[in-house]
Formats: sequence, C-alpha cells, structure tokens
Amino acid sequence: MALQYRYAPHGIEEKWQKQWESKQAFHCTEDASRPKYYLMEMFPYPSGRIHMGHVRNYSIGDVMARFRRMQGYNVLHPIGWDAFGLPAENAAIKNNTHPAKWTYANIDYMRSQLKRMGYSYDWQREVATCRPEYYRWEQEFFLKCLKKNLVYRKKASQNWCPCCHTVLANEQVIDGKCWRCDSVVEQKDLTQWFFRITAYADELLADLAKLEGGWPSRVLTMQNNWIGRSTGAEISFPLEGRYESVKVFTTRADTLYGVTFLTLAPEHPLVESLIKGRENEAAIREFIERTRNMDRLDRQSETLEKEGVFTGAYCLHPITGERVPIWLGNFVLAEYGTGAVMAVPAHDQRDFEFARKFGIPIKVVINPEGASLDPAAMDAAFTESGVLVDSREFSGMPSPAGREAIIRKLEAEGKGKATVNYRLRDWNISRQRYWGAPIPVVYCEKCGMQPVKEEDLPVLLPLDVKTCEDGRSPLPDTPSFVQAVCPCCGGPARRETDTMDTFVESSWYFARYTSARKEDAPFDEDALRYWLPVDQYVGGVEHAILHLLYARFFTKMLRDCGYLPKGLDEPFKRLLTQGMVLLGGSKMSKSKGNIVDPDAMVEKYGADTVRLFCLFAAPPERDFDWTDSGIEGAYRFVNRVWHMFSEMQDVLSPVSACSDMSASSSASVRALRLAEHAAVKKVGEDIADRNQFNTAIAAIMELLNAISLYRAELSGSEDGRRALSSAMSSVLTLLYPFTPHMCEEIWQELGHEKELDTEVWPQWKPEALSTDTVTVVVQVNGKLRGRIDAPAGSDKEALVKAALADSAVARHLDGKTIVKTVVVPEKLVNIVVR
RNA sequence: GCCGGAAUGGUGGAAUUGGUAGACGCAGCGGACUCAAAAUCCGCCGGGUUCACGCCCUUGAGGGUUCAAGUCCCUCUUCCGGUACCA
Repeated sequence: MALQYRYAPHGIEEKWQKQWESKQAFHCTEDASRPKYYLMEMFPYPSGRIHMGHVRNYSIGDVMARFRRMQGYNVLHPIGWDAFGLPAENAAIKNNTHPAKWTYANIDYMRSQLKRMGYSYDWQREVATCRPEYYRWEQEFFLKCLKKNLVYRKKASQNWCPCCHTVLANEQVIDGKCWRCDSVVEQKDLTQWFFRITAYADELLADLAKLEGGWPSRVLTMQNNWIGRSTGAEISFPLEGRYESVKVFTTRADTLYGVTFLTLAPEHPLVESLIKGRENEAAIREFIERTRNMDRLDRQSETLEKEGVFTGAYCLHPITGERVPIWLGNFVLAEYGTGAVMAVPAHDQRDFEFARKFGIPIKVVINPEGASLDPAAMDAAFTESGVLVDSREFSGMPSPAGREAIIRKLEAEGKGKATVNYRLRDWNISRQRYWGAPIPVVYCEKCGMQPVKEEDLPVLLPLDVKTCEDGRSPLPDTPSFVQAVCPCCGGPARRETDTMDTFVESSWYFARYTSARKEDAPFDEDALRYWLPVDQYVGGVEHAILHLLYARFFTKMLRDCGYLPKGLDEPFKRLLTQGMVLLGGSKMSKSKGNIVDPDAMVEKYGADTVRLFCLFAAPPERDFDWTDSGIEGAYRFVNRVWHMFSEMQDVLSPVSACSDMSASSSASVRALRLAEHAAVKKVGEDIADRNQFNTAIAAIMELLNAISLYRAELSGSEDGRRALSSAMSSVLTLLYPFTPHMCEEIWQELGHEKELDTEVWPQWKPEALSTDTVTVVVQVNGKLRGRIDAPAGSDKEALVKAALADSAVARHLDGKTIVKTVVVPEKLVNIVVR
C-alpha cells in the first residue's frame, strides 16, 4: 500500500492507539536486569475535560517517557485521578446529581481524551483517590500517625471560607482569599485535626540541599521562605506582682537593653487576666473586639495604622529589673513566635512608629560603626547590625557577638534560651465537606476520642446521601454514618464527620503507583525499593509550595512510620515545572472565554500535531501563547515529513538509523551523514540533559532540510540511497517521542519488521562528525574580518599564517603592528594590532 | 520592603564552557506550478550606509573586566513570580 500524498492523521492515530492498547505496550514490571526510570506528571483533577495545560504537561512527560524507553530504561509512566474535592460537590448540587457519579463520568471521558492524545501510560496502574481501595490506606496512615503523635486535634482560630463552608490550610489562603473560590477568608475558632508537619521543619529545610540541581531554584527558594526558619531567643519577662512571666521571641537579643515596652497580640492568653478589673477595662475590651473582628486582609496589610492600648500592667526587664509597660498592638500576630514581642523602638520600625504615636521612650542601644544616634533626631529605627552601647558589660560588642553573649547570660540565669522559630504552621487537614476521605475516629461520651480499629478500616464514605443545597456536608445528618460503636467500651459513639483535605491523597500517590493493585497492604516493598524515588516529576509551578511541600513531608513521615524504605528522604529527584498555555497574553479561562479546546485541535490537526506544537512553541518552563499560525506551522512540518516520505518511497529502504557508510563515499554522502549524526547527538542531549524540546525539534527540522537538499543528487547512487535511508530512519526515530503515531506508520510502510516503540535510540559516531577541513573565523581586534578553510587539526602557527594571508584580513592589518595573536583551535584566530 | 527570575529582529525563540548574535519556526516579500486560487516547492528577510566589494551600528540603559561580552562584574530602568507588620 502506497502512502497517500496528504497526511490524514485520524485513522492512523486510532490504529496505533488500538495496537498499543491491545499489546499493553507500556505496561511495566520490576526488572532488576534493566535500569529503571520513574517518570510522573501531576495527576489531573477530573473536572470534566482536559485543557491545554494538561496537554502541555502530559506531552512533555510523554516525550521523556518514550525517549527513556528507547534508551533502554524500564520506564514507569503512570496516571491517575485526584478525585476527591469541592468542585465535585458544587457540580453535583448545581446539576442535581451525586459527586461520585459526576466524578466517575468525568474520569471516563477524560481517560478517553488522554488515550486520544496517544500518551504512553501504564493503564494497569491507574488510581482514583476517591475509591476505598485507595483512601483506606490513608486512613491507616492517619491511625499510625495518631499513635506516633504526628497527627493531633486542637482548638484554634482557623481560616474559614464562608463560600466553601470549610476551613483551609495556611497554604490554601492566598492574599487572604480562598485558593479555590477567591472568597475572603474569615477566622473561626474550631477544633480541627493537624498533621505535625512542623516536626519535620528542619529536615524539610535541610533536605532542600539534596534537591539542588534537580529542582528549579525558585521552587527551592519558595519552599525555603515558606518554612521561614529564624534563629533567636525566647526571653521571659516576669510579670510585676505575679509568679508568671511573659515569653517573647526575638531575633535581636543584642537589643535587649533597649526594650521600653512589651506588645501582646490581642488574642494572647494572658490578656484576660492582665486587664481584668483595670479602670479602663471596657475601653481595652472594645479595642480587642475591634481588632479581632477586623478583616484578615486589612489587619495584615502593611498600610494598617498601628493601633494599641496600654493594659495598665507591667512586667520586669529580665536583667535590669526595670518596669516595662505591657501594651496590646493590632500588628502583633498571635500565631507567630509566642504572640508577644519585646519592643525596641530605636531598632525596630514598627516599635518606633508605635512608640512615637503613644509617647513611649526610645532608647538607643546599637550605634552604627563610628557614629552615635540621637533618639530625638531619629526619623526611623536603625534596624541594622552595629555596636552595642548602654548595655552594661556588653557595650562595645558588635551585634552578632552581643547577641550570643546576652543569650548565654540569660541561659545561665534561667531567664531565656536560644531557640528557633518557623513560619511554617502545622497542617490543618479537617474539612467540613462531604466528598473526601473520612477521618477514622469516633467520639465516645465515656472514653472520649477513640481511633477506629485498623481491622475495621476502611471507614467508607456513604454514597447514599443527598448533597445539601447550601454546600454544607450531609454527613452530620446521616445517622447510619454518624452512629458508631466505641471501639473501647462498646457503647454508643459519634463518628467524626469532617473529611480529610484532598491534598492528603496527592501526598502519597506516587508511592501507590508502584503497587497500585495491591489489596492487602498500601505498598509492595520490593516494588517500592525498585521504583522509588521518582526520577522525574513534571507539573505546574502553582504547586511549588502546597503539594510539593506536603508530598515531601509525607515521604519523610511514611518513612518514619515504616511504610517507605529507610533512606528514602525525598520523593522527587528531578522536577520540571512547565509554564502556562496562554491565549492572547492571558491565562486561558472559561470565565474569560479565551479557551482553546484540545478536542477541537485534535479533531482538526490530529494528536501528533498538537503534541508537537506544545513542545516546539517555547522551552517547557516558559509560558507560551497559543497561536493559530503556530499550530499551522507544526501541522505543515508533520505534513512535510509525510510528503517527503511518500515521494521518496522508491528510493528508501528499511536500514537502521546511523547506518555505516562505505569508506569511499562522496562528499555529499559524508555531508548528509554529518548532518544526521549531529542531529542525533543534539536531540539526545537536548531531551536527556537539558529538557530543551523546542531546540530538539529544530534540530530534526534541520536534518529534514538537509535531506531535502541532497535528495535529488543522492537518489541516483546506491551509496546515496543508503545515506538517504539512514537519515530518514534517524528523522523517524528522533521524532517518534514527539509524534509517535505518524512515525510508527511511516516506519511500518518502509518495511521495518519491528515497531518503533521497541527500537533503540540511535548512536551517533564521532568519526561521522569529523571533517577534513574546518572553517576558522578570523578577527582583527575582536572584530570579524574573514573566514579561512583550514585542514582539520592544523596547529596554531599554520592557522595564524593562513589568517594573515587572507586578503580581507590583510586589509585591516595594513600599516599596523601585530601585538598578539589568540588562537582557538578549529574555531577562531584573533589578531590584535596597534 | 525582602527573595528569586527575565528583558535578544515584525514575532515565538536559538546561541550548552566568554569565541561567527539572530539557529529553527511564524509573519511578510518575490518567484515557480496553476485558467485561477489553495496546497506545495525555490529564493529574500535586524538597522544604517554604499552601484557594489564593503564599512558602521545592534542583545533594556550606563559603566567596567578581557585579545574577545547576549554570556562575567558594578550601577540603574522596566516587567513577571514568590513573600511580607514573622518580632
């Protein structure tokens, strides 16, 4: 059967997809005889249909997967569904259906879309996090964590999204708004479950060093900042006339002698007892109420006017014993440090403003090197390091030494200690929503909170419920779910009706993929040891903190609970964060109506073209604008390959890529061979080492241009036809990871016996890249003045001699004196003249 | 404010270790084929100057290092991302 002149993608793509499916071509099992490569993209939320962002993400991953297979790796390339979550509930309410029904229908449709794209997944490992077979293990992890005190329950002021009717983790609050629906987040006192992620703060921070080189540096920086480690001291200020003291955290112990007041957050637990019975108690309470009711966004804004009120209470300076007034301030955060700060107005800008406003003394204890500050003349705090003054025996010390010495003194006297503070908070995982994994505990009136017994897992999420109109969870109103038996006393108990944050499911799915069908345990130990860690992870940078931090934490936590192998400290060795697909310069979004639907594009151009364009348009990390002319260009290239093969079919034979040539080959054969081997080298390096798919494709285009150039001339000879055939085989092999369907089809038409997906990546040969003569650039004073052809391997003297003989060069040397010559062998001669 | 990143033709982007700036595309222009168009194929394509060979300028701006700078250093501008009363 002859190839048709025009490329008609659809039948061909369907044909190969069916074949891959029936062969289970991309199913893999552990095989100690081959090196493994675990490649994973972030799994999608089953929102309904895939969008261009998915297509880009999964096309990048598929190129890597197919490439590594050809390189001889045993590749694990899985896919699954991040299937719990709010949109399912909201859609169910809107469309009067059930979240489960909606979710599974979406999964079915989206699976068919992914298959139409021709991605090489091991479909036998597909997971959906909303299935009990998946989340039951999560419940087991929860119980294990409970035993190890890595998960706990506490009442605290929480981020509450009034629109989603649920609390949010700190990581899910963006600019004071809900990460999902953009509603302004409120504060609410609630008892919630927390993962003790702060127990891993130091390791999460330290292990970022292990990821250097493999992860984008900005992601490492973001995580570093999010964890926010600061070293300092916790210092006790005894309360006047009481046995208790107020603890403060400071990074500037060197300024201790400059403390003129203390500021407490209005929420500080001591406040109540400090203000009780004061004559202005009512006014103070009014201030506290006003501050607490403030919008979180407003309260944390930098332009917020610093407000405060004196409590009437005093504490004592831990060293001098001086009386220090205690104030309340609207800018002090209850949840950071101890919720109380020692105020040093001379050396902290906030304290400075506060002191000026309320007429509190300003005491200078740090001077800049060689200068002396006058408090009355200052218009801003001096916040840098300097030399201590007015600080008794510490005066004269530079700040860092003073800091250490003062902390040592406090420690010796039991008044304080060196300590470390983190910005990172424990992870609140309770969600007051229905469509999530149940938290496996019950509450008994007699025995209190009791974990469900492991043998009673899973705690199934009941499916026979009706979602509430207003978005509230139906679980508390579902007696068959709520009514439970206390595992301790056998009496009646009430089941926990909060569900887990969906980020819990996505924190360990990479490990489940290694043994996705295992029924008696979450993981198969041999499979874990064989596959983990993930060699390459690909996904959007929007998960730089949220998901990636949680997954790193889970890895360490599951390791310590004995689920993951010891020594497996990090889940993802290398991370590629792909940019967004834009349209008209802005992010594609339904509400803006600037969407390019992948289905429509596949319909029009075929999956190969869509994949190719996504990879050619820009390097993967960068955002790119979808353009009609761009995808047309990609389509034109696909057609050009097809067209060229169909025209040359009589000339071509099924030789392998990078075939050997006879020694007596003509110059054109050698030139084409050089182009072929150069392309093989470049494409391999671009994909394997640089993630530069756009330049890899450009190199294949260049090879095709070279074939086109030599085609007429070389068709006439046996040698020439062999060279053309080899070059064409290279084009197909190199292009296969990008446009697998078309390449397979042509490969088969050419008469190759095995399929391309079993073909090995071609090996370029150094001797093919060497030439008899090289073009050497000649510069005079660094400016390009001429080019000379010189025999390869010429020595420096010969190159300079040839350069000086060049007429164009000679013109610029006329009447000048040669000061120096610089030679880069095989490349460049620079003649420096005066 | 602090911490990252970026800025290259009309346009998306190349230039990997300091060594020919603008690969490969897109758009545009010219030509072939065609009754014509589409498709395809071939050629041109940073700016200035020149009949031309050339010469000069050019990688956000200004300085510096170097035989040689898009690339390294300093200062600045603009844009993007993260974070922010974190004590």
